[in-house]
Amino acid sequence: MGRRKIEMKMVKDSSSRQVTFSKRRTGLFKKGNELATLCGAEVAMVVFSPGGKPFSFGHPSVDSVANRFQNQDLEPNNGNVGGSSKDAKVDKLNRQLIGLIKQLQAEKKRGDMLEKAMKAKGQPKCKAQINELSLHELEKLKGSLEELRGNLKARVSEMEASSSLLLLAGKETYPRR
Amino acid sequence: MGRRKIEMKMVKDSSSRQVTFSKRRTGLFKKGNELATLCGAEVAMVVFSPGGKPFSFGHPSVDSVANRFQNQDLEPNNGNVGGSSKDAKVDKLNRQLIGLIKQLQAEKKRGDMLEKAMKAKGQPKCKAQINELSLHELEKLKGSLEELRGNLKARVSEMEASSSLLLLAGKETYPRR
DNA sequence: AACTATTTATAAGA
DNA sequence: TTCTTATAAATAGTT
Repeated sequence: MGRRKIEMKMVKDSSSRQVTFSKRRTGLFKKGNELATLCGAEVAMVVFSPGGKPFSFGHPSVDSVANRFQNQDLEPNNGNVGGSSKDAKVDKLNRQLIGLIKQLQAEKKRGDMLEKAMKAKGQPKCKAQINELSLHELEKLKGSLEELRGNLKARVSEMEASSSLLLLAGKETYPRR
Repeated sequence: MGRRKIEMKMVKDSSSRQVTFSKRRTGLFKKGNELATLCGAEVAMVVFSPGGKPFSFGHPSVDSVANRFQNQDLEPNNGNVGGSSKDAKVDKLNRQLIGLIKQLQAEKKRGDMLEKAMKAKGQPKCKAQINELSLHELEKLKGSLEELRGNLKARVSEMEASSSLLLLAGKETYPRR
């Protein structure tokens, strides 16, 4: 590309790597913006530079697109009663819950780091306080989540049983979008 | 661009808009991949087509980058004791919690839609069952989250008080990365 | 999906 | 970082 074609391998010199990153990040975000403008698409991009700095672009916003992505087939009901759409939904719910649990784990790790930092600082009392509180709460929350997940599973069985009955009673189909 | 320059406005004809989307999405993801390869950057991209279909690219994965983005200044401790870094951390924690609550709200909305779908189907008993269970659990969870958030706020005050004392006791500085 | 005339992106250099 | 420029890459319109 450009003045010379380059190999598609990691740029060795860290200084030129940083330059390449800056230029290409600019180009990438510009392209993302064009895609959104020309096509009315929603776009979210997050990039970490080789130095670990975060950059992001979003249209309408990173958050809104991320949220839509996470909650994907939450949309209308576009399957039929007895089909696999229900299973898909439950899978999705489960995935969302797993996501929440992951976030909680990340938060817990964060708490550990905070604790470590305080410990290094040499203020044992304060740090202990912080962790007892936060970890306890996090555990509690995680417990709630797991309980919720268990309930969901149970509910799936009920739903499947009900839908079998529905199928016997006669099938209607939902209009597709 | 290309054979002709085009205006940077929404492509009117929906059919060509879809074609443009496909081509440009491919190009965008390719660029993202190149950025990751050349620079060792982490990249996550999510795009919704004009028709609402989701597409994503991630290196190493959308999830890992999203997670890193969400938990940004979770890294080591790179501020000093009495400075604003602690406030920043607490802000971050709070933002994460707000994020969790948002997700829960999204999930609740999803539950509403499921309910609506079941209602349309005309199986009042089954639907009611589903919602009583899920909404109840979600409310409970949300309550836990809000409680956790309250505790965090209280902890912030404690931390601030402690750090004031630390400042008086003498300040050490953590090595910066 | 393939083609190709052009525009756009960008590597190297300043 | 910003600019310049030669050249590679992307792509709009067409088939």
